[in-house]
Amino acid sequence: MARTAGTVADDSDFTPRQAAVLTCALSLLVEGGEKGLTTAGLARAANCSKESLYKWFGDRDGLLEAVVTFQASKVRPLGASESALDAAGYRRRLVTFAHELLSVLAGDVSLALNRLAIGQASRPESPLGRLLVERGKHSVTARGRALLAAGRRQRHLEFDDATAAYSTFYGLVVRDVHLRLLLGDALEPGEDDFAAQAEAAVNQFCRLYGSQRSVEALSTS
Amino acid sequence: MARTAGTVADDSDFTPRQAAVLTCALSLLVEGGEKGLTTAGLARAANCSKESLYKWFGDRDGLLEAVVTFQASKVRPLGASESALDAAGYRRRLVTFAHELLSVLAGDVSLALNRLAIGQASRPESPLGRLLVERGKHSVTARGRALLAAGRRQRHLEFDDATAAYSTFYGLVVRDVHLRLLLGDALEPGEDDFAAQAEAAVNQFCRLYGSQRSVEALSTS
DNA sequence: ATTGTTCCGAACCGTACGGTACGGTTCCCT
DNA sequence: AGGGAACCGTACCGTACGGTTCGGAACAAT
Repeated sequence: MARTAGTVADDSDFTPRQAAVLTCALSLLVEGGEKGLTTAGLARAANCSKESLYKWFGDRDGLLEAVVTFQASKVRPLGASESALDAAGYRRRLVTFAHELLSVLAGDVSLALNRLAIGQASRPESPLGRLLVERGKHSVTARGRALLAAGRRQRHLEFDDATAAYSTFYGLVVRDVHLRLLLGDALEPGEDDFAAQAEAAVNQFCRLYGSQRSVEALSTS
Repeated sequence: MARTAGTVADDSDFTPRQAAVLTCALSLLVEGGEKGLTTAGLARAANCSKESLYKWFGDRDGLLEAVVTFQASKVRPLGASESALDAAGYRRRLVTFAHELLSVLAGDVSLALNRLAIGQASRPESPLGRLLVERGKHSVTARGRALLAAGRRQRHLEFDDATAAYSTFYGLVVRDVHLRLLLGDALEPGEDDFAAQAEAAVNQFCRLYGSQRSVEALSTS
């Protein structure tokens, strides 16, 4: 199933050829949804044979799983600097994070993959949804929680439960935008200005969880 | 397509027989998702013939559309009392609304229908997602906005844009719970206590949008 | 009783897809 | 140069589903 290379892990246990095929599968998935990705169609579009697909990925479910993990492996780049910041600087970090979150969720591949996982949610034996959640969502969630925890450590925020605080943060930022995008609904004018949306959400979040110090700093800035 | 009855509208242009079949289709859809609803399967489960299905609904898309509108026609009952309330009473109304919102979104049929609409979102010619949004989501959204507007009229809340305020309310209440349920993810212990979640969300919402009066009333209660 | 309507049950067709098998080609390794 | 592995392209098979057609049963109207 997976090839063991001499190197530790280049991309994520995928041959360059396989990566190319999976990229092609992703683009097929973006246009046309799940039924847009057929084994024959992928073989034709990627100039490979169905036999290779089945040799590499086992069956169609394996292919879907590979697509998800492949995409998730590319979301790795993160680990932004953990440097100490003043209140305004930390606020800007929050806004940036919120903006990134919205941009990622609104991305084509993210939407396609989420639609795919949701479509597979009916049969519980295929843990595609859980896979997507664990490999994609959890990483950004962990990053967000770490960011909030850092804010608490530096006395910019005050809360007991980091998980609950991040949940509130997520709700304020995302609202029903993700769901409506998943449904194919078009965003209202103004709603697509993610920078402004992120700014407003962080404003509200700081009013809920900001420490006294940070609030003062905000009012004096 | 639709039969015109002497009465204005019993359920919603659906014969009792058709309603029974659609109910059956709904239950088929709940278990098994979209591919769980086949014409042959529905005919077998509902003790009717495929011929009748095609006579009534045209084709499969018509059937799906009928299922959505049929379910939406049952969500009508609402129009809760618009009576004036004191701060604590209005707060309770908010909590009740939030609780209802969570319960509805977590319901089996709601999840199944949303999954269906999301699965159909790839092909834009089938306006199933928009249909679901307009007939289902908009009604509860309108109800929520009206509730918030009433709160402002009675000086319990303060805001400029009712739409934005409701959007915040929705985000605080629902967070990522809906999406995770759609993905088949299980709720953490405590997260499934919708009453407590609604209470907490309304707390936060009032800290953001509550008027001075209502905040005082809350602290003295 | 006869006629007509409605609808069930089942058989049928075409298509599309998942999965497999096979011949031919390229490329690497020895 | 020779051998073998990987791989492409294609043809093929079985199945499942959407959609159509047909015979016959139940039932209402006349």
